[in-house]
Amino acid sequence: MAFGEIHIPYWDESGHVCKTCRVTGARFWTRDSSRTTCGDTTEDPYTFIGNPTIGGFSMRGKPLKDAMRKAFLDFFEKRGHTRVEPYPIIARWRDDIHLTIASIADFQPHVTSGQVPPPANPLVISQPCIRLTDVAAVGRSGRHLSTFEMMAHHAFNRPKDGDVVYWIDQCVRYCDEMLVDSFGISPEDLTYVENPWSGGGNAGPALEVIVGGLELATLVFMSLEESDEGEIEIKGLRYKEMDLQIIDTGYGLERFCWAAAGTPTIYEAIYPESVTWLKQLSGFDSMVSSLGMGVDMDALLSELSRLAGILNIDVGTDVQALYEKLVERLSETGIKLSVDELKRVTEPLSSIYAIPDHMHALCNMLGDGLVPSNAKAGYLARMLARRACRMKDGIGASVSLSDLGAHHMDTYLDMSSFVQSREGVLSILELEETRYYQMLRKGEAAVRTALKSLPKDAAEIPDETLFRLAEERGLNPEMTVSIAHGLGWERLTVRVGFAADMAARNAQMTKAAANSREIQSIVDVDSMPATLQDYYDDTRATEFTSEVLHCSPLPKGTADSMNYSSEVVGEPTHAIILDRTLFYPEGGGQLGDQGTLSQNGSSANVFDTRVEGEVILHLTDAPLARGPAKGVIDWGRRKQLMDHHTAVHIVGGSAREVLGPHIWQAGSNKGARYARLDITHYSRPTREQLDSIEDRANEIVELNPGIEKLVLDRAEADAIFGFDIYQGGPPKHSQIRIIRIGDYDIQACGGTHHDEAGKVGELRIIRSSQVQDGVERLQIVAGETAREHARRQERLLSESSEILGVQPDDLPRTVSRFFEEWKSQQKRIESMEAEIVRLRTSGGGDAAVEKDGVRYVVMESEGDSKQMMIMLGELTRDASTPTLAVLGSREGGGTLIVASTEGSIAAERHNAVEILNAIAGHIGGGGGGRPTIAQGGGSNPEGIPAALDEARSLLGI
RNA sequence: GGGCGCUUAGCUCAGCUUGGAAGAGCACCUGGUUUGCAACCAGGUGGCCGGGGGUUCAAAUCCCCCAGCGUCCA
Repeated sequence: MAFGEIHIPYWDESGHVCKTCRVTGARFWTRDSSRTTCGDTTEDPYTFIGNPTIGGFSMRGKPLKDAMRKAFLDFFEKRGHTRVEPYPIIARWRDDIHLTIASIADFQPHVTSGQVPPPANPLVISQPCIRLTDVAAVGRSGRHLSTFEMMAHHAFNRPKDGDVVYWIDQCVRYCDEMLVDSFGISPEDLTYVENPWSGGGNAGPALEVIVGGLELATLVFMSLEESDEGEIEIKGLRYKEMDLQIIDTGYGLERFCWAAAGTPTIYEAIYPESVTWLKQLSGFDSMVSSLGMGVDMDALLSELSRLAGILNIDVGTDVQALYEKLVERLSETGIKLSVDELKRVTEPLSSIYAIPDHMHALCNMLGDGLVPSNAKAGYLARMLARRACRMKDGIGASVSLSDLGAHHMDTYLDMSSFVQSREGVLSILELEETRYYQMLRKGEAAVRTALKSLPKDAAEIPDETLFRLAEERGLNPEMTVSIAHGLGWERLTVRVGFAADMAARNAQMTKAAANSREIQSIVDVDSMPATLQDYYDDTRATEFTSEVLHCSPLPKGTADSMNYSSEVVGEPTHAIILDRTLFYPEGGGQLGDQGTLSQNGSSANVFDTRVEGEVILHLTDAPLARGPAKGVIDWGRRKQLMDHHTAVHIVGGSAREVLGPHIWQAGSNKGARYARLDITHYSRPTREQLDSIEDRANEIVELNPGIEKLVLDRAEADAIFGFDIYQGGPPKHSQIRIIRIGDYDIQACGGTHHDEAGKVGELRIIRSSQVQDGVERLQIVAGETAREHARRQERLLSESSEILGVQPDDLPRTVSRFFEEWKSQQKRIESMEAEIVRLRTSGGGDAAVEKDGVRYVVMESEGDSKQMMIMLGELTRDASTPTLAVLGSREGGGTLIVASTEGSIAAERHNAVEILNAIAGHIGGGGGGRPTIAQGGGSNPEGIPAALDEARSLLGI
C-alpha cells in the first residue's frame, strides 16, 4: 500500500465503495455507487445554497455558531471525549508561529513530540484560529475567512506501549455517525477523499470530508516524523514511524453553519447583522437598483459563490482574470452582464463581507492582549486594521474603526474570554485608525514626489514606481492611482495583470530571502551528563565543591560569536564543565554568574556562565584539571542580579495593574548595573504613569509577600495558571518552574530570586524609551544600584551647579538662559563677520583691477570657506559688473575659491575650474566645481601668496 | 526572522541621481493694507540635515556601523 492509502473496515460495514475520481484521479469512498467525481472538483458545484444539507438550524450569526458548536462538542463528549477550553488566539507558547492556526497547534510541539502528556485523551475542542495566508480572497470567494473556529476531536496513541485510544477506523465511524445521525446529512451526499498530508516535520494519511461540493472536515492520521534514517520517502524527505500516533481532525464550524443556512455566501450565515448594517451604511441596495441590471441579486451571488468555489483561479492575486472568467461562466448560466457591471456590484460587496471577518479576527487578537506594532504579531493586527479601514472608506461607510469594533463585539463576541477590556480594544482601534490616516497623508507626498517627472496626461505609472510605493509606503496600486487622480494625473490606471506580477515578485523575494541562520555550539556537550543545578536549592549559598568533568580551550575568535555582555570583564579562554554548580548560567534575561574556581592551589576566574542543552559551561581565564574543585560565586554581583530579577517581575505586575492587561513582557535583561524590562503598550507612558508603576512596585516590596518557587508539569502549570505565565517566551522543557510573588506576579522563570519581595529594598524606574512601535523599555535599578543611582544623580547636579555658581534648584533656568544667550551670540558673531566681509569687499577693495570690461579681484582674505563664499557672493552676484574673483585664505590648510559672475563676459572668458587647478598646486591640494565657481583646499597654507601670484600672471594683471 | 524605504525649520515636505553658500509651503514675529468666515503685500525669526565613524581640499548629498520610524513578506 502506498503512503497515504487507507484500508478501513467501516467502509464495508456501512456500504461505502472505493472509487477513483475521473477529474482529479483521487481515491475516494462514497455510498452512492453512481458517483464518478470525488466531490471536490471543478465539476462539483455547491448544492446546499438555498437548500441546506444540515437541517434543524434556523438561526443565523452568533446563535447559529453557538448551537452548532454545542452540537459538535456534545456529540463527542457523550462518546468519551473530554471537553477542553479553547487556547488563546495568540500562540504565545510557541516561537515558530504568532497565531493559533489550527486546533493541533495548541499541542505543538510539546504534546505532539511526546514530551508532555495531553491535557485529556481523547479530547474535543473548538479552537478559534486565524490564518492570514489567503486574506486577499476573503470577501471575494464567498467562502474564505481569515478567522474561523476549528472544531476537533483529538486522540494521542502510543501503540508501542499498548496505549491506544482509537485510530483511523474509529475516527471515521465517529465522523460519519455525527454527520449522518446528528446533523442529518444525507448519506449519499458524503464523500471521503484520500489526500495524504505532510508538513511541519510530520506526515500521515488523511481524508477530506466533502458534502455538497464543500469540504466540511479533514481527518489527519499523523503517524510519521521526519528522520534521516527513515524508510518512507515523501516529496524528497525521509520519514519514520512516530512513537506517538495522533488523530488530528478539523471541522470548520463556519462551514457547518453555512451548510445549515444555505445562504449565498458563508458571510451571510455567520455575520448577517453586519452585512445588513454595512449595506445600509454604504447605500448598497440603492446603488444596485440604480444600475438597473435587471438581475436577481440572490441568484447572482449564489452563482458567484458557486463559481468562485470551483474556478481554479487564485482570487488573491489575479482579480481581473477572475472577473473575466466569472462573466464568461455567468453568461453560460443565463446571467448576462459586463465585467464593469459585475465589478460595481462585487467590489463593494466583497468589502461588506470582509469587514466583519477582519473585525472578528482583529477584536479577538486585541482581546487577547495583543498590541499592534510595526513588527511581528502586532503587525498582523495592524494589517487587518488597515484593510478594514481601507474597505470601509472604499464603500463610503461613515463609521469609525472603533464603531465597527463596538458593533462587532456587541453582536458576535463573548467578552468573558477577553483579557483586554472593551474600552481597551476600542481605544486601540481608534489609535490604529489615526495611524492609518497618517500613513495615507504621508503617502500623498510620496506619490507626488514619485510621479514628479511623469507628465500629467500619462496613462500608466512605471511598474517600478508602483512596486516601490507599495513596498515602502504600504500604498497598494489602487490607492496610488486614486491618490494620483486627486493630484492631477487624471488618466492614470493600473495596468492589467500588475497585481499578479507583484505577487510573483514578492514570492521570488521571499524565496531569495529564505536563508536560515546557524547556531554553533562552543563545546560538544552531547556526551556530557546534565549539570546539577544547585543554585535553585539555596539561593543564598555562595561556595560549593564539585568535580571538573571537562575543560577545553575556547578557539580564538569565538569572542565575537559569543556576544559577551559588557559586564564580562575579560576575555575567557577556557570552558569548564562540572558535575554540579552554584553558578547560574545566562538565561531568562539574567546574566551569568561570575566568581572563581580553585583546585590544589591554582585557580581560575569565571567571567561568564552559559548553558547548552542541560550542560552548564563555566567560561574562565585559566584551565583546570579533571578532579575535585571548589567554587565561589561573586555574591555581591549575584545578590544584585537577584534584586534586579525579582524587581523586574514586580514592576511587570505593577505595570499590568496600572496600564492594563495587555502589558506583556516583550523581553528583558538583568545585569548587575541595571535591569531592563520591555513591555507591550500601545502608547508612550507618561511620567505620571511611570511614577504610579514605580510607587505600586515599591508598595509591593514593602508588603513583603513571600516568593513561592514551584516546579510543575507543563500540563499542570497550563491548567492552573494559564498562558500568562509565559512572559519570558515559550517554555522549552516539560517541567515548568513557576515564580509566584504573592498575587502580584506569577510567571514561568528559570532565574534566581529572593525568597521574600522585601529583600529587593528600594526600586526605581530610571528611564523609559521606545524600542519599537508598541514596545516600551523600562530601565530599572533596585537595592544597592538604586542607592548608587541616587548618589550619582546628586553628584551630577552638585557638580553642574557649582560650575555655574548657582543652587541646584536654579539649574534648569540658568542652563536654558545660558543656552539662549550662547545661540544669540553665535548669531551675532555670524552677522558681524558678514558685515566685515561686506566692508572689505566693497568695490573689490584695493585688489580690483579693471581689464577689457571685466573686474578682476585677486586677494588673500581671512576666514573659512563659508565666509569666503559669502565674500564671493558680494563680489560676483551683481550682473552689471562682470567680475572674476580669486580668493585665498590660510585657514584650514589653505583654501582657494575662484568664481565669476554668472551669465557675464567674465564667465565666458574664464573657466573657474581651470584657473583653480592651475594654482592649487601651490598649497599642495586640489579641488573642483562648476565653470563659474570652484573651490579647493590643501595642506600648505604658506603657498597662498604664490598661488594668488600665479593667478595674476595667468590672468595677465 | 528577512527585504526595502525614511529621519532636513515648530508642522508638512523638497534638495541626495551627478559632492561645491541649507530650501519651499504652513505656522510665528515686525511693518503696511484691511478689519470679512483658511485674507493680502513687504520684511524677518527659526536648522549639530537622527547619532557615530570613513572617503574627500570639500559631505545633507558617497561608503560603513548604530538607533528610531515606516512598510512589505514570512
